Amino acid sequence: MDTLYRRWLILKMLPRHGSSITTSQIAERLDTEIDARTIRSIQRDLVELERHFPITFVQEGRTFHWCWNEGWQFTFPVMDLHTALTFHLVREYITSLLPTSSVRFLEPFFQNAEEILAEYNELTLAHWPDKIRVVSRKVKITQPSIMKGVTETVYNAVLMGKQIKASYRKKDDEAAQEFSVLHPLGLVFVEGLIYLIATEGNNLIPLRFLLHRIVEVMLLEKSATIPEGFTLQGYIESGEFIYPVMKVENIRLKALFQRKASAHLHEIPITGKVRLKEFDDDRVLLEAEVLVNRELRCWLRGFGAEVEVLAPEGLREEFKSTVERLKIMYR
Amino acid sequence: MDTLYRRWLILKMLPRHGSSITTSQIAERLDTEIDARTIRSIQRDLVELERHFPITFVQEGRTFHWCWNEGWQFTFPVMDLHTALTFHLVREYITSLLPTSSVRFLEPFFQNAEEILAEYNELTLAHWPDKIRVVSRKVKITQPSIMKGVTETVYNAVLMGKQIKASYRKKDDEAAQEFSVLHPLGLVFVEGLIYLIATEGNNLIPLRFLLHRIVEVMLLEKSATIPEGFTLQGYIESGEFIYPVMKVENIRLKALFQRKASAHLHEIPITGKVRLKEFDDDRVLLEAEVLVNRELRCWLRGFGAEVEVLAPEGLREEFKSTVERLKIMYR
DNA sequence: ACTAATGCGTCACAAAATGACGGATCGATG
DNA sequence: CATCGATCCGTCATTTTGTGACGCATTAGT
Repeated sequence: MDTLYRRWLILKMLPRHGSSITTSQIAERLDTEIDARTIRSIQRDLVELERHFPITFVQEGRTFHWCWNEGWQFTFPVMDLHTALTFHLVREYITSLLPTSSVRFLEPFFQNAEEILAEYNELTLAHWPDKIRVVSRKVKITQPSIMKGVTETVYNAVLMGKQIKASYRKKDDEAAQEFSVLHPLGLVFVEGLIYLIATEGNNLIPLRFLLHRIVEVMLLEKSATIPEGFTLQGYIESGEFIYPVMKVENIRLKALFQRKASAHLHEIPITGKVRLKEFDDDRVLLEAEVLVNRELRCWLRGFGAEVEVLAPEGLREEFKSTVERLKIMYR
Repeated sequence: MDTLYRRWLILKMLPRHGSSITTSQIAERLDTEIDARTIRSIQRDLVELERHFPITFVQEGRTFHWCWNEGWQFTFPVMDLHTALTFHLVREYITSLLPTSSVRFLEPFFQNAEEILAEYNELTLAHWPDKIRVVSRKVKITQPSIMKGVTETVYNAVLMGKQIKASYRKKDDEAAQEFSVLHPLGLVFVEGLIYLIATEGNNLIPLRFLLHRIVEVMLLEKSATIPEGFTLQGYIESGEFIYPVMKVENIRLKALFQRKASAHLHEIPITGKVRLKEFDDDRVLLEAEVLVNRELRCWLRGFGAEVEVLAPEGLREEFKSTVERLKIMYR
């Protein structure tokens, strides 16, 4: 029985397509586990495993480099219908939120899920794709594409704390600019965009780089230096970021909605504490503790004339003046 | 070597905690695969497998019911750092988009990912949680919670095409109403809400039920009847749904943005075909082929006075009249 | 009380895994 | 170009493991 377990461990050690492991590396790592056999046995194991599992090797000189076939993904326990369905839904949502280069890592899981759903479909003739739909409220956006290899390198640099060298296009139509030493500080994900926060050379001011504008990137040997006292959270909150969090304190929002608009409020509270009061004139008063930020403004403005902001006074004034400017604009 | 493969197949057959399989069922299903042994062997296999794998059995009389332990999830190949990181990001995004009862199915995967990330953290002291952040533009929403078991039952009913019996609260504060025969037609996911579309009794008009308002639900034996010609896609598009898709045809949108607002346009095109033209007066003209729907309106209105809609004429008129109404409102 | 289904212990035999050894191949080195 | 080390592969005797058959024990259902 040791044999089965050892082979299981070997399967666990095999990396996915792209990386690889040699027989002697397996032997070495197996020694640290409870279990050990001759290298010969491991060679035999791999040949045997190849018969039943989607694994292959690449021969380099005299050495074999083993890995899983591309795109394969087993899960134990095997995905049941609900899990597969959830993966299907996640895929629908996530492709517009995360860049393709990230979603790619989940592709095998999605494939796996689709297979299970397809199999179920065949078995029962239920044809579920006709029965389940995701409706998105958002304007469909298409993802800017990130150069191959950039995501991996930048991820690695951030995670391992290494310096990088990169060429970066500040605007889509501009020529790329060379940054020979960047110290990565962190990554920020905003609606399908990835920002790399980094300092350049000895300059301590953090800069922002969009990953899809990075033309080329190279991992350097040297470790990155993080400016004293820097935290990513602090940086985001400091308002340096694209959507500055203006004030962190809560305000007491009062807004009057048309009843037809208020359907959404009933169903999606803004935060935990929300009070709704209905009036006879088909309007609904919302009271809530919220953060005033760009998102809130966008959300409220999105209702157009279906909402009237009553309080706080400052926000009402802001909306008033926006209307004034709009009035002039559309005159 | 057949042994390892057979045991692998057995592991594949074991369902996750909640369901279960007996020794004889395994033997039966194993017969359909290429491989067959005595039941005695399978009994021995399971005992052996139990030594190394997180599986257990529940004894019921003389029969053993086997399944995987709760919460366990293996993946082959084992998740690498990038995949684990992607799962981490997906979790951050998805919990506000899908109801908890659905996300629960992915929990083991997320756990798995977190473990790998934690392990990596320990190994390298990189402390990645300080280096990667997801910033959401949206107003934070809290999920309405769905009663335990409701999701599963409704999913099953939809997928297997079975009738259900349910009690439903039309409004949060109202008493529940009994629906003794519902024919499920489909599920629609909208921003963290799940709608069940179903007909009641012999009535052919589809009704909408919010899953989190379903107090109790029971699967019935009888098959559901789907009204002739009904398709979920058609139903959604017909405008019967919460956000009617007003017109399906594309229009040619022209809008003038303030430069500071236009930063977002540069980065997130609305659809494939987008043209941007910059002017000297710090304004940017956007031209694009888009669908006019509620989402587009919300999105445009969200920019407040930072955008002027130029074309099509109809949309411009609409914005004009909205401004008129706002003007009166804030007077 | 009987029967069928299921699990378990044991034993002899069959099948496999193992370690040791030597030969073959290939890249690196000087 | 000879040499060395690393690696893989074939083979064989030995050890370990897996297997089927059989009988007994236990339990649910009739």
